Amino acid sequence: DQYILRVSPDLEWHAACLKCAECSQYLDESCTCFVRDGKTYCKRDYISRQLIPGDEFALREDGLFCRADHDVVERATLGHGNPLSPLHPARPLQMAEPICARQSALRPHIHKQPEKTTRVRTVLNEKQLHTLRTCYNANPRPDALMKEQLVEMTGLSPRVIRVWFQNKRCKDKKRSILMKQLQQQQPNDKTNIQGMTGTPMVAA
Amino acid sequence: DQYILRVSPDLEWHAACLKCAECSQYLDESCTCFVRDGKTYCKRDYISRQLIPGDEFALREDGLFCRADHDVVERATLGHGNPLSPLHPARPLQMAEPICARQSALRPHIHKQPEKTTRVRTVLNEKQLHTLRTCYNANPRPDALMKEQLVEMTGLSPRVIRVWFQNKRCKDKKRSILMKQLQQQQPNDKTNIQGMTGTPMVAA
DNA sequence: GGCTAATAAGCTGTAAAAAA
DNA sequence: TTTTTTACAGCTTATTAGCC
Repeated sequence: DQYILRVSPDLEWHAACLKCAECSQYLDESCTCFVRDGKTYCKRDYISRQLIPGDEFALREDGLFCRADHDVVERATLGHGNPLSPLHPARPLQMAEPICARQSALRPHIHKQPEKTTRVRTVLNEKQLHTLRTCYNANPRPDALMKEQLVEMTGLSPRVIRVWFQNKRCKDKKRSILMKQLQQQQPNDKTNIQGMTGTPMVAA
Repeated sequence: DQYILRVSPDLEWHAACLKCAECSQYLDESCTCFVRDGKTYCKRDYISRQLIPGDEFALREDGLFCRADHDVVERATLGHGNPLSPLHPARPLQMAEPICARQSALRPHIHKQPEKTTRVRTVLNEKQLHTLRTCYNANPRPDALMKEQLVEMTGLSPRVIRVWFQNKRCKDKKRSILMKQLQQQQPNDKTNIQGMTGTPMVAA
């Protein structure tokens, strides 16, 4: 999908390209995007870069979260009774730009920062593939809960999981159709058929 | 100032009108606005309404914050090492709408009534479906107490339970009518009828 | 170049909403 | 409540494009 995320009035991103520079999680309108030195961060990593261990920080009465040097890091979203203290007077705000709306689909856009329109291709490692294949062999059509567990086990996104199963089913189906055709044509030539399957595992 | 805040694609607010229904603080693009039952909340109050004391809640590895019943409350913005635990598998996301950009100044506005086009579709997993079907077969019209038990067993909301039974009864009725029609046309061809049950529903 | 992850178009089943 | 309508999650299939 071709959503556009407006990070600031003059900076727009492809939804598929806007990630945290630290943890690579995708950023969307459900979270806040912080910008610093041309890089984008999720709040967690932005803050962790801001806060030096040993720093004092505080939740001010007006609900702003500060460092010892009094820069405001973020509007506090912590609950009442948060133990952070003491209260500091703060210097002028330096809020990073929050992320903005999904404007519209299919709007032409250019990344004004790292010039890349390349498609992101996930490379699955052996362990992840093994997990997915094992699950697939047991059940090629896992329900949402099952997929959710796979997300946790593999560390992949739900989308990647879904697409992998889609492709796998399709691939398997094609292969089994091809196999049938070959068997009909040459019902006795097993060598040929084995040579055909570059990969094992036919299932179904 | 006449800023417009877009809470969701179809919901815009005067900046001067958009406050948390609980604590009355103004909400703007520096924070996340949550919508529920037509009211707007700041994150703190939205969460505090969601979390019942004694609930278990958790920060999942993928950065989503969950309740014991596995509803995702928000994308977690808590720091690493947060003591919340344990990790839960989560049901499909039900993210509240985040607040979005200051669109432009001096735009005419009307407060549209919230939650117009954002329909959240629950996806039931196999276990939940099994529970519901078993109950349905025993009694397609469960009373309130029965439904209450289903709520506990499935972790679904009462509303979802009710709607599921409504739809299921209707679906079954349609199917049985169709079956009768088919039987009248071909009173002796049982094979055909059995084959029919697997095929899609009438639609129009 | 082969394999396959990602995208996209079109379709299906059904949860949710609206109407009756 | 029942019935109809709407909208969305996830499917299939074909195509495109990134790594090895």
